[in-house]
Amino acid sequence: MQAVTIKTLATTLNLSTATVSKALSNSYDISEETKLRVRKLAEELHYVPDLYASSLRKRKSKTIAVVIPEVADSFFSQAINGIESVAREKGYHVLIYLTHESYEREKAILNDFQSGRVDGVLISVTAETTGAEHIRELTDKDIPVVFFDRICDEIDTAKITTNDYEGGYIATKHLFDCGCRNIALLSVSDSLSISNQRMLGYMQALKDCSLIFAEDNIIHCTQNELNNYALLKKIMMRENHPDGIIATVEKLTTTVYLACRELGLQIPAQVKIVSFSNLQSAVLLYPPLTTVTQPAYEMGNAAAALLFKGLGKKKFDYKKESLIIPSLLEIRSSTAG
Amino acid sequence: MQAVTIKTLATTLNLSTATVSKALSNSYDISEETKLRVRKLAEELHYVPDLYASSLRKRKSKTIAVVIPEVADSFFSQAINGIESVAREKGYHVLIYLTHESYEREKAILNDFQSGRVDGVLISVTAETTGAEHIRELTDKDIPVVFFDRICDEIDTAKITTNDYEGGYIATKHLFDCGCRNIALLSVSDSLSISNQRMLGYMQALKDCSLIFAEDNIIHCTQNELNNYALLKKIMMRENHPDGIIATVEKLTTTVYLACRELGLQIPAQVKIVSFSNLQSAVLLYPPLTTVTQPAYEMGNAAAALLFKGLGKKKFDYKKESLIIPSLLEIRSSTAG
DNA sequence: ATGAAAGCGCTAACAG
DNA sequence: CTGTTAGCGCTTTCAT
Repeated sequence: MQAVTIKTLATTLNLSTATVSKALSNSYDISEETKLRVRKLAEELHYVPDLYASSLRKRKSKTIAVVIPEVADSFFSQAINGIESVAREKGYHVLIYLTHESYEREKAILNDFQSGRVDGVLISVTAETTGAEHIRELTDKDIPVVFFDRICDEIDTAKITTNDYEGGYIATKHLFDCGCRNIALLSVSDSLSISNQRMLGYMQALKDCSLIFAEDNIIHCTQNELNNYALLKKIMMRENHPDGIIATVEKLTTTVYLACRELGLQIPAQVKIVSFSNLQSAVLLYPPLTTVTQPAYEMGNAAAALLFKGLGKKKFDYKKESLIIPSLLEIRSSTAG
Repeated sequence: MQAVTIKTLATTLNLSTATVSKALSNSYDISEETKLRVRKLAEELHYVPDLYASSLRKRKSKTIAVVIPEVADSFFSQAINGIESVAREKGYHVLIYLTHESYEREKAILNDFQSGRVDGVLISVTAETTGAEHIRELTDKDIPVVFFDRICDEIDTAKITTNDYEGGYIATKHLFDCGCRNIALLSVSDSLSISNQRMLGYMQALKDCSLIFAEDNIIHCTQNELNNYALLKKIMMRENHPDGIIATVEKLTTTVYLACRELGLQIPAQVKIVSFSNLQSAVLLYPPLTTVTQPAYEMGNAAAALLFKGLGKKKFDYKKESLIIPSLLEIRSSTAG
């Protein structure tokens, strides 16, 4: 079966391909009558324009890339939801790339975009991303990049974040108010923007509460779940174990809960726990988990909307459009006084 | 800044674009020496081939589409993980489309693929999909379609599923073994393949356990969470309320748990619950949830691998490559005897 | 082993 | 208002 192209339409209607093309794009200098004839036939023959021909010619693809560490994570899956919904509305297509927290992989993925494969990029960097050259190479080629959640400070472009500093502060303050005096923070990276901000908020709160900051209350977790589990158990077995724990990423929640359960430590009686998490099931956990809930959907939505806003314009100053959408502390039993 | 194309390479190396193109694709009739020179320069200049030009010429795009109802669902997000990992390995790109369980949306999305935008499609249909014309239009144009999880019987192509019938059977049998004699099934659709299979398994198990099938023990839930919540509460307030519940989709778990909690019904003492679910946090719920866990990652992986296997070949009989990957009953406290 | 030329399907400039 | 022409960047005969 031969595909139906503009040429098919043109010849059967005794028009030139140019006219058909213009008619389809609803150009002003085509008569209404012709437009109707063209559209009618196109409809009948199920004409669908060839995206690749059109992209090659117009040098844009109506496609954006979303680059994230994981998809099986409620923050990112909700964010994708937000992104897809705007994309659909604007007629854009969404390519998905997972870095699995690998910097190398992130670089390889972004390198692909140099070809003009996508009109823009939404990215949340890995926990291992230390440089920003791979991103600068894109912005240098005028491929717009919008960060969401996990950003790179070095790059001067739009960033959609949540108030991580305040989140860290509030979580800590909340634990203090519930009676904790020995609060640990679980971190996954030293380079990650969100980790740092949350930690800074934590430290400030400690200070404001006149608590002493102890270096070994910052627990450096890794990507390896078993290691984290062992590490946590070791820490919780100390006679002076923390009486409050802040998990700065969602995936550590399970680990903490299980470690405490294994050791017979009661939550919240002996340890209270707050997680930065978007788990829908937080309320169903035992005990229900106090969370700092990020506006995941909204962040994805805002990032995509911003990207598209700029894609229309000739010159658009992305830097000026950064946005901070606040998180919400949702208090549940895991921190009950 | 001007993009670096094959022409750039050709002129600086005093070669023709044809030679460069062949060198880059490692053609047999180019000398090793030339290949090396070309590759070296390409590397230096960060040459990335223009996907659109190449796709237009070759009539294939190294891109596949994944069409699913939701992404904020652990089954689908794990499946995407499985898909992306094969895609990456094979050098394919992954476009993501969410139907949000809307048949209309699904049709609109698939219609777009007629243009040859993607080389193949992986799909899990909506709960509302009743026809299959939109899918047949693709297969008729030789755009391969592989179903995973939620299939359409009408279309004769590859299908990667799990043993839903057995899942329904085993879940029911398990509840019976735990003492339940009045088992309800929560369903979201009558047309959905997985719902039907699970229900058939349920009915067979009832029969084998000499339990009477009661029409009103099939609870028809909707996409509206509040309605479901109200419906469940109404049912659980009946004096003869079910003593066992099977949730055939993950999202109903929260609803059931909350409804029981609200009514003060003890799980598992007064009601036992099994969910078809891939929730990582099942073990952390209160009480820990017995699940029929689907091999989500593996199914995505298998579906993608199969698609790619066929994309290489001239003639490939997708129908013959269907695969059923078994689910696993994971027994936890929500069904404790 | 290399190159010239044609063309994938579409759109933009320019004529008429 | 419509048509002619050229070309986006790449691949593929077919010559040489």
